[in-house]
Amino acid sequence: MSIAIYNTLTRSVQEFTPLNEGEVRMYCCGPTVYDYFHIGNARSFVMSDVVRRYFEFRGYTVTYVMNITDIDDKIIRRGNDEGVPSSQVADRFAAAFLEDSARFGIRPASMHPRATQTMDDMIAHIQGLIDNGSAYVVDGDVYFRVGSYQEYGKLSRKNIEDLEVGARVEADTRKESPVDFALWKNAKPGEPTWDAPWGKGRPGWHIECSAMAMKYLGRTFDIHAGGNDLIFPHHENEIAQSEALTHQPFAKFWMHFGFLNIDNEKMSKSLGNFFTAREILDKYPAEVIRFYYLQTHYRSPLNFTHEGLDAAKTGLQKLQVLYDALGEAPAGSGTVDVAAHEQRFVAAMDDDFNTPAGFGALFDFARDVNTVLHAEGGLDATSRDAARDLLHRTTVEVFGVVRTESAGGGDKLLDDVMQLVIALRTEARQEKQWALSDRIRDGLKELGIVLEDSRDGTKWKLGE
RNA sequence: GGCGACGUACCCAAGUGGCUAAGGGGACGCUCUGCAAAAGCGUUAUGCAUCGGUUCGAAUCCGAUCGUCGCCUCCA
Repeated sequence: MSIAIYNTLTRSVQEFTPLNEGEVRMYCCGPTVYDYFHIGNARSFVMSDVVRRYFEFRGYTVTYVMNITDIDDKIIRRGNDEGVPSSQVADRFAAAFLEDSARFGIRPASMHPRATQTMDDMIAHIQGLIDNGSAYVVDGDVYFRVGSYQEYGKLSRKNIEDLEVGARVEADTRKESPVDFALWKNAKPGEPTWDAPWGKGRPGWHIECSAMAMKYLGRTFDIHAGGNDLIFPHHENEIAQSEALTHQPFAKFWMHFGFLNIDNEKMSKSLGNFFTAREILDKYPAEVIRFYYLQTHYRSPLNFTHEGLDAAKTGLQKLQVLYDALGEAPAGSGTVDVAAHEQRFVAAMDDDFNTPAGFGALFDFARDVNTVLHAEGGLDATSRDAARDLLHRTTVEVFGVVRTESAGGGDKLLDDVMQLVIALRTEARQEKQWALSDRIRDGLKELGIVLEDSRDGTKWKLGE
C-alpha cells in the first residue's frame, strides 16, 4: 500500500514513489516577510506541515525546505514607508513568522533558506539561462524568454498565445514578449542591490524558489507545494526557468492548497479583509485551529467562521479527553481491535491526505474505545496501551491537535493549592453541605477554574 | 472572453458506479450524578442544486439549466 497524491501537473491522483527509496524531499513556498502572516497563509503552512508529518508517520525520512523571501517589492516599500532599511523589515517579520509558526505547532522545516543568502546560486542560475539562450539582458534587467521553453504552460494549462493576447496593454516594450518575466531587476535608487556579471540589481521573485529548492533538494525532487494561487504564474515560471537550465524535471509532484475565504469572499492582504495568525491564536488554541483546518480536505476551499471554530473546539475535546483518560485508566478486561482502526486511518490518509476521512476514522475509533472503556469490564492493558499509542501517533504526532501535557498547565503550586481546595470541598460534600460545595465550584469558575465531580473523585482544569 | 472548481441533513464535511450515504457541531432521548458540568450511549438525509440521459445499477458518468467561487495581475 502506498500514498497517492493529487498532482496538479497531471490533474490526477497518482501513486507516490519517491525518487530515493524511503526518502521524501519536499519544498513548500514560504512567506514573503513584509507583514505578519494571516490565517490563509496559516492554512497552507499547517497543511504542508501535516503532509510532512504524515510521511514521517509512514516511515519516510523527510527533507523539508521552506524558503523565506526576504527581498521583494513589498518589503522595500514597507522599509521606505517606515524609513528603515528593508533588511530590518525582513528580519523583523522573518522572526515573527518563525514565532507564529511555532505557536501554531508547525514544526520547523529542515531548513528555512533566505533569498538574500542564496544570491550566488541565483546569479549562477540566471547566468546559465543567459548562456544557453533562455534569457536575455535589457538595460540591466534580465528576462526569461518564455517562447524558448516549449513546455511553458504545462502546469497551469495555459498557452502562450492566449497569454500574449490577454496581456496588459502597457506591457514593457523592452521585453521581447509580454509574457517574458523578470529574473533580475536593474538597480534603482533606494533599493538594496547585489553585484552580478550583467550589472547591479536584485533578483525577481520566481528565481528565488528555483535556486533555493535546487540548492537544498537537488535538480529534481519529489514534491513542491504551495497555495492554489501560486500555480500561475509563480510555479509555472519556476518550472520554466528550472527545466530550461537543467533539462530534467524540476518537481515530480505539485501540490496546491485551497484558499481560505471569509464570508465566502477571498481573503488577501491586498483586500485587507484578513486576520493575522496572531490575532486568531490569541482567541483560540492552536490545536483547535489546526483541527478546524484539517476537517476540510486540503484542496477544497475553506470558509472561515467563528461558529466553525467553536464547533471545532467542542469536537476536539472528545479526542483530548479520551487521550487523557487512556493515560490513567486502570487495566480491565475488554478489548478493542486497534489495528483495524489504524488501517482505516491509514487508508484515508494514503488517499491524497484525506484528513476529514482520517478524523472520521479516529472518531469511530474513539467511540469504540469509549464504549469498552466505560463498560463494566473496562479496557485491558494491551488494548489500552495500543489505543493510547495510536491516538498519540495520529492526533499528536501527525495532526498536532491533542496536547500531551495536563490540563492544569503544569503549574505545580497551583495544582497543590487545587488539591487542597478539592480535598476540603470533598469533605463538605460528604457532609452534604451542598450550598458550600456549590459556592466553591461557582467561585472557582469565576476565576477560570472548572471543577468536575465524578465517581472517581473531583478533577480541575483551567477553563477558556 | 479563456481555463478551472464547487453545489451532500439545521451548520460544517467525507464519499466520485453496486452492502444500511462516514465523521464533527447542534438538537432531542437515555446513563452516570446531591445538583451541575464533563463524559458515555443512542436518535437525527428512501436522499445527495434542478431536469433529462447512459447503465442491470449513479450522489458518483454524460448533457442542459440554475447558483456560488477561483485563476488568467502582487497574492498561501
